[in-house]
Amino acid sequence: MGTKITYKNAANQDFLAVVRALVRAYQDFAAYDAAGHRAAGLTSPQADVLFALGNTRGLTFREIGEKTLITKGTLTGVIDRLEYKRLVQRVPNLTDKRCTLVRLTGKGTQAFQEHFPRHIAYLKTRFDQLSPSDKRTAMRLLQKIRAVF
Amino acid sequence: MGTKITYKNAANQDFLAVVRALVRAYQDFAAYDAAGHRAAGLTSPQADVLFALGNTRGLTFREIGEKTLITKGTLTGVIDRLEYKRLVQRVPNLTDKRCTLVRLTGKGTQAFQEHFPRHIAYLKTRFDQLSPSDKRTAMRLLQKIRAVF
DNA sequence: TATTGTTATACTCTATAACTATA
DNA sequence: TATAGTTATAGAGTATAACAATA
Repeated sequence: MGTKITYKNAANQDFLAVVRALVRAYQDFAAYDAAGHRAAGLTSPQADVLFALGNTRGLTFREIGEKTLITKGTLTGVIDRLEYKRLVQRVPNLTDKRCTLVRLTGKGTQAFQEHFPRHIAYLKTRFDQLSPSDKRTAMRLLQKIRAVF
Repeated sequence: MGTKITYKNAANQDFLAVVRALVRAYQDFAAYDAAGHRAAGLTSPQADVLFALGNTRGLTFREIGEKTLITKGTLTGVIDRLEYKRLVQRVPNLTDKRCTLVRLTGKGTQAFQEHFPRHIAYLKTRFDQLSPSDKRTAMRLLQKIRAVF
């Protein structure tokens, strides 16, 4: 016989297993990722900002906010702490004086060039335990999940 | 011809697409999830704790910490705020006086019984846009990702 | 009037470690 | 000595809104 269609099935909560799997996979990844950044003296949001700024000649707060999903009020604090560490600097924007450009300092560029390849290799050791097919499928499904939100 | 094996392929960074997909899928889910809890006056960690306590007769701090991945120092503050809202209460544990049990109050039980079915339905409207096959595949792949960490 | 970034407020969470009471 | 929870400290992020300078 086929699957029994009952009220219970209509209220099927099997999707909760997907939710749990998503949350746990992300949490374990995020802990591993944050540990890698922390070893370089960076928090995850700080690393996100440096990553956004790498290979650019400077971005405005609005642009950084769009890339990192950090809201402007919070971003001021994150940039303050990166500036305190001499990894970025605020640069006045001449064409639109409302905007401030943020760009990597020499030290920030060096940190970006040293830390990020190392960090990517650090992540790669784990993700490369998945087969190419698994990676393709995972990416496809994760994009589908994202699309429903 | 088959795939060319080069140094560049050996340093293949295709896995970064999986990382990005995982992060974005989770971030979008988490924002949606948190908005649902916030509408009920709860932060995500607070909701996690209520969810852990639901349908139990009380759990110790250690048990709640294991279920929610919240460390004990943080958990004291989370429980404080839930207790202030009269959703949980601390109950002395007679058998081992080092432990404190935390359990839902009547108000907390009511919040659990009202909020959680509503929240699950709220999540279900999104996840049920995925086919049963996509959900199974997503769960399988997310578990594989988790397994490498 | 709208936009950009800053500032202020209040809250929440994290990590870490010292500390108290109990086992 | 080990464990459970509390407290203290310092740092970090979030949400929200008012604000000044600029467009």
